[in-house]
Amino acid sequence: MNPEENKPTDFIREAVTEDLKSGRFNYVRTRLPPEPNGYLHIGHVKAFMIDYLIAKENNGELILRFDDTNPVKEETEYVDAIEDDARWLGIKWVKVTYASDYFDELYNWAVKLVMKGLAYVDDQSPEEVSAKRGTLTEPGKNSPFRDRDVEENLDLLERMKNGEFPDGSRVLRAKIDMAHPNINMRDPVMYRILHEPPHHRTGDKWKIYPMYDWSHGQNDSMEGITHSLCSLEYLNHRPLYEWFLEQLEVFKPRQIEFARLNMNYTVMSKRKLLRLVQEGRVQGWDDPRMPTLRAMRRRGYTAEAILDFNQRTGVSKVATINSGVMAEMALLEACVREDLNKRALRRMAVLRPLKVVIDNYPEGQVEEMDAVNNPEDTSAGTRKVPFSKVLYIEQDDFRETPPPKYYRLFPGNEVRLRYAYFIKCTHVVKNDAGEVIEVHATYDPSTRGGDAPDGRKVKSTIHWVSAAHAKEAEIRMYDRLFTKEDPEEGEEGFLGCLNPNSLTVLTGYVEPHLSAPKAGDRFQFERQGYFCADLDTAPDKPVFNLTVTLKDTWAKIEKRG
RNA sequence: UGGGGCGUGGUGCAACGGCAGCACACCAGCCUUUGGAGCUGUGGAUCUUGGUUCGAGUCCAGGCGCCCCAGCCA
Repeated sequence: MNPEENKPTDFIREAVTEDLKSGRFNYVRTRLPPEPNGYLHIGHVKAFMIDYLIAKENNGELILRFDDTNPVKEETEYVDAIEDDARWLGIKWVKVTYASDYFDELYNWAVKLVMKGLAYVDDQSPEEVSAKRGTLTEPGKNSPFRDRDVEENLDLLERMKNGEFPDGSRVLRAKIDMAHPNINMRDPVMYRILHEPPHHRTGDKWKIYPMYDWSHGQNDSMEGITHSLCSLEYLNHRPLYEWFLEQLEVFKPRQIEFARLNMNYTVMSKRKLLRLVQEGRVQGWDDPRMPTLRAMRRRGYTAEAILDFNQRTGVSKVATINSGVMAEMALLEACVREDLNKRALRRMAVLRPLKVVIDNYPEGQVEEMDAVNNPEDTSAGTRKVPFSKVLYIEQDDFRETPPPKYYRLFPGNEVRLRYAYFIKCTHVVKNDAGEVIEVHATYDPSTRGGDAPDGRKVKSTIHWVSAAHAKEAEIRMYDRLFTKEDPEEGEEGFLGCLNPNSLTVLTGYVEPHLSAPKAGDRFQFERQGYFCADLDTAPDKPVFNLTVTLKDTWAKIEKRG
């Protein structure tokens, strides 16, 4: 295939190409501007990859710049985690910077605007500022302090910086237009006073901190960023972004906005994710049910699958919800399945065990059966799996009275035990409650390996483990965190539709080759799904996380009835 | 409501005035020592009304719908 034809194109890439062609810029430099106030989630991947790939495709550079303008919310802990997650995705940057690196220079730029008569110190209270901003339909009112002279503004700004005034007593505002139809242009705040807490990098040096709008574009300019790519909610801020750079008479990057990525059955807002953690609804930021990269990693997702998902969801300006699109979890799952299908070793594990006794199999005999490690990859080779008289099979693979189209094990039916023998169910043993606790069967010695010399066929192949050789394992089954496609919608809020069954902990039996996994090892448990050894796995107790189930055609048939 | 953005199958993206296509999902079938994987096929979309044009998803005008903005958050 011609790689040229395959190259992804979208309105941003077209604009960048056009800017290079027209000479607006003669190089490409993008920036990744995470705020270190939470962990990265699947929605961030889109912005990260757009910034990274567009720089890369144009032989340009990417700068990782932490947007740390608000010490109240930001912590170093998050900086390290964000870098780690971004590296895991394969993103490379030329350097790491911080908005706080530019606090001095930015302050000088503010002084410049004050001297041009384009910024002023406002002594109004936050409430007054808010009240006079106007509404969507009514213009705002000028502050009584709007026309202070330059000298007074300079003096006051200097004293704000020196910490002479309490929090909230004054702000520096750009002098634009209180009647502007775009509310962002109604004399936006540039600096606010904040004595506490100390900034994670600058400590207590600063008593004033810049607002996003005052910091971001100016930092872009200082770093020579050509394309400042951001999500759709900043569209309304672009006039302000451009106004500052215009008045400052400095290098002007181009801001381009795109739709954010939301996903059904989960939430992306950092505030909401933080609540899930703080209220103990999940066990932490890396709880495998979370949409954070750390959680998905722990759950067994590969970076390749996530990148593939990102590529398949594309780039656009469509905003149907929350300034973006709502992608389907099903697509993400299809991406991991596709990736793991090619690379995961197959193993047999019984999640909900049911004992099977093969009455005509010699007591004490053990055979080593040859099993294929990965039918999609012959280089993965084969392994030996022990077989004996007493086995465990999946409870789901036996029915005393089978429903229509069920062709697994039931009294009188013959099935194949994968890589072993045909067995036929003869009778069952029940407990006092009437539950089947033991299934009895006979095997056909001539079917060793799984084929009958007489050519007879069985409709079903089921997996098993030898009871005497099995290892007990903890298996954590995950389901979607929320029961509604859009948990944010509706009266009761996102906490009102948490899925009570999002985690089910099982004690199952796994084959010997699964008895000592390393955390992070991924396998396909045959006929069930992809699993990943958890961080909690220990030498004496393997722990596995369900990454994603296999497609389950039978479950679909049964559900339909 | 003022301003801005956006409307293509269920979802996400293509089609750059010339036969509306791809992926996932869905449905049917084939195959199968994973009811996995793979393969084949079916159904289903241009918000609406007018206009321009030989020809409109694409251009123009009106309408409708959805998203974003009234933090000293980013």
